[in-house]
Amino acid sequence: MPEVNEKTEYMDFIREAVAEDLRTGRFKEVHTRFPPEPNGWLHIGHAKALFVDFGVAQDFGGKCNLRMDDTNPEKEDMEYVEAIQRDIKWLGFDWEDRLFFASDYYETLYELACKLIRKGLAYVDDLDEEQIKEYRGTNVPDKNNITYTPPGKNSPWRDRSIEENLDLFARMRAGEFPDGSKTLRAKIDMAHPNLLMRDPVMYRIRRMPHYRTGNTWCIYPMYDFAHPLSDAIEGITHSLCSLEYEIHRPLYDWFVSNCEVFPSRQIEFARLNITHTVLSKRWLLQLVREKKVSGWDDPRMPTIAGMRRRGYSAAGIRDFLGRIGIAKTDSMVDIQLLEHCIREDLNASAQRYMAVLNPVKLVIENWPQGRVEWLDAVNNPENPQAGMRKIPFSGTLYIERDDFRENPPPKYYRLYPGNQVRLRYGYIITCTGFDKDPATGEVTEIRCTYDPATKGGDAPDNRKVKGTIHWVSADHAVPFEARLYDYLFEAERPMEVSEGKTFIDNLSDHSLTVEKRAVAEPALRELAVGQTVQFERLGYFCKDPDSTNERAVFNRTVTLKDSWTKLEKKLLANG
RNA sequence: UGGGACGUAGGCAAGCGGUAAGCCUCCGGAUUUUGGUUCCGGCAUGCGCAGGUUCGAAUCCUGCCGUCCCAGCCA
Repeated sequence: MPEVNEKTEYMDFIREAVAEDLRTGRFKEVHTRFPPEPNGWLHIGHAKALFVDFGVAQDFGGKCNLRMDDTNPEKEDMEYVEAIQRDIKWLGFDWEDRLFFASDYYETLYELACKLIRKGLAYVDDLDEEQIKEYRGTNVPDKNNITYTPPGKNSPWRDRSIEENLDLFARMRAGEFPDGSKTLRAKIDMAHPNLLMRDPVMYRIRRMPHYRTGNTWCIYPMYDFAHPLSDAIEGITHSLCSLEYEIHRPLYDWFVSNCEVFPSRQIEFARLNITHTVLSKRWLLQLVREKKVSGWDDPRMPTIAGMRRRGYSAAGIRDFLGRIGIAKTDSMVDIQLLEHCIREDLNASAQRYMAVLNPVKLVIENWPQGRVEWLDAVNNPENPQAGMRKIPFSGTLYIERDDFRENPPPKYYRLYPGNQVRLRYGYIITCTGFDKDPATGEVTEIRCTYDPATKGGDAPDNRKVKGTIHWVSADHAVPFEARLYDYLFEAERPMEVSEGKTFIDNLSDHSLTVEKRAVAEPALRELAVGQTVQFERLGYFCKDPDSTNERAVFNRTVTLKDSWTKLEKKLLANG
C-alpha cells in the first residue's frame, strides 16, 4: 500500500524531465554519471554537480557512475584522479564499483570514428589550425564595421574517398604524420548557424604520453566526440551538465544518432557561482602555481579539500547544496548562505572549549594564593548527551584582549574599570584596575576581585550581569597557533576587474591572520587532527595536519555570528 | 553579427490561468552563564519593459530591452 502523501516533494526541472521520461517510456531506468577531467581538484561547484548527478539517480532508484573524462594528455594526472575520489567519498557520494575512464574507451571510440568514415560522415583534413579557423567563418567586419558570421567554406580535403580517409586515419593512429598536420573531422555542414556543427574536429594528433595509456596513442578524441559515446557505452540515460554545453547538444545528438549508439539525453543546468571566490579550475590552478595559496587544500580555497581542512562538514556542504536549488538562471550565491549551513551543522555537533586568541593577563587579587579549582563545564548545550568536563580555575587567568576596554563604548558590557562580568563557568568578578606599558600604551595586566558566592557563574542574589567572557587559567594554558581566515577576495565578484588588472589583483591582503600566542584549556590536547570544535564566543576551529606533538595548529572554520562587532561598527560610523 | 539560453525582493528560488511559498541577508523584539543558539515579528499592490487575449495573467500571445554562453586541434 502506498503511503499517503505527507507533502509533495519539491521537484526541480531536471527531476521533472526525468520523471516524464520514465512516464513516457523513453527510458526504463535512470543512470547518470559524474564526469570530471582529472586536471585539478574538485571545488564546491563540482559538489553541486555531484549533488545533482548522484541525487537524481538516487531519487529515481538508479545509479551514478564516476567517470574520468581524460581525453587530453596535456593536462591530466593520476594525482588528480586520487584527489577527486578522496573528495567525492568524503562528501558522502558512492559510485560503488563503477569507476570508469574515457581513456579505457579509446579503442571503441576509434572504431566508431571509422564507422562514421565508412558512412561518409567523417574525413581526414589537412588544414592547419589557422586555416580551420578561417574556413569555419568567424567574425568578419562588414563595410559598416558591424561584425557578422558568414557561412564557412568546405575544406578542400572534405571529399576524399572513404578508402583514403580510412587509410589516412589509420596512418594518423600509426604515427605517420606530425602533430597538428591532420585532424579527423565530422562532415556536417559548414554553413550551419551553430558554429559547433561546422565540421567539428573529432581527433587531433598529439605526441605526448598520457598518464594512463602512455605512448599507446598519438591521436586523441575531442570532448564533443568522446563524451556522448562514453555516455552511450555506459548506458547513461541522463547526461547532466552545465549550461555552457547547451549549444553542444545538437552535436551530442548528432554523434549519438549517426554512430547508432544508446541515446542518452543531455540536460543542462546553471553552474554554481559564489561571492568572494572564484570557481574555475583554471583560476584555482593559477592561485596554486603562483603560490598565492599553500596548495589545492589551502583552507581559503573553495576546493572540497580546502573546505575539509578548514573544518567545513560534509553534512553542512550537502545542506547548502540542497538549499541553493537547481535552475537555468545564471546565479551568484551569497557565501553567507554556505557559512550559515556550516554554522548550523557545527552548532549541533561541535564540542565546546575555551580558548583565548589574543591573551592579556587577569589577576584576581582576593584569590587564595596557589589555589586551583576544577569547575564543571558543559560540552555542548545543544546536546546534553555530550556530557561535562572539568576546567581548572586559578588566581591568574588569560582573557581576550578585546574583552577589556579602558574606555568602553556605549552598550559595551564586558570588562572595564568598575564593571562586573561573569567568567564563564567560573565566578563573577569586578574590575579594580589595570597596568599599561608606558612606552606602547598596551594593557599588560588587568586586576579584579571575585565574589566567592558566585561559583559556577550563578548569582545567588539574582543580580544582573550582562557580560560573560571566556578565559584560560595561566598555569594550565595550552599554547597553540590559530590561523584566522577571511575571504580570499574582498570583492564580491573577483573576476570583475578594471582595465589592465586581473583577479590576482583582487586578492585580499588579510585573508590569513596567524595568532601565535593563543592559549586554551588543557582538554584541547585530546583533540585529533581534523576534528572541528567550537571555541566559545569565537567560532568553530579545526585541528590542522600541520600540528605537532609539541604545538597544535587550529584553523578557524567560521566565526560565530557576532552582533556586537556589527553594532560597534555602526556606533563608530555614527560617531 | 549569427546561433543558443535566461530575466520573480539585496542574494538564491517556488509558482505551470484563480489573485506572489521557503531559505540566506537585512531590520526590530523576547529568552539566554557563548553579544552564540532558540523564538516571535517586519521586508515584492507586484514578477525586465510595453501592448494584447481573458471575468481573471508572473503564468498565454506580440514587440522591445537587458544579461550570459559559443566562434580551441580544452573540457
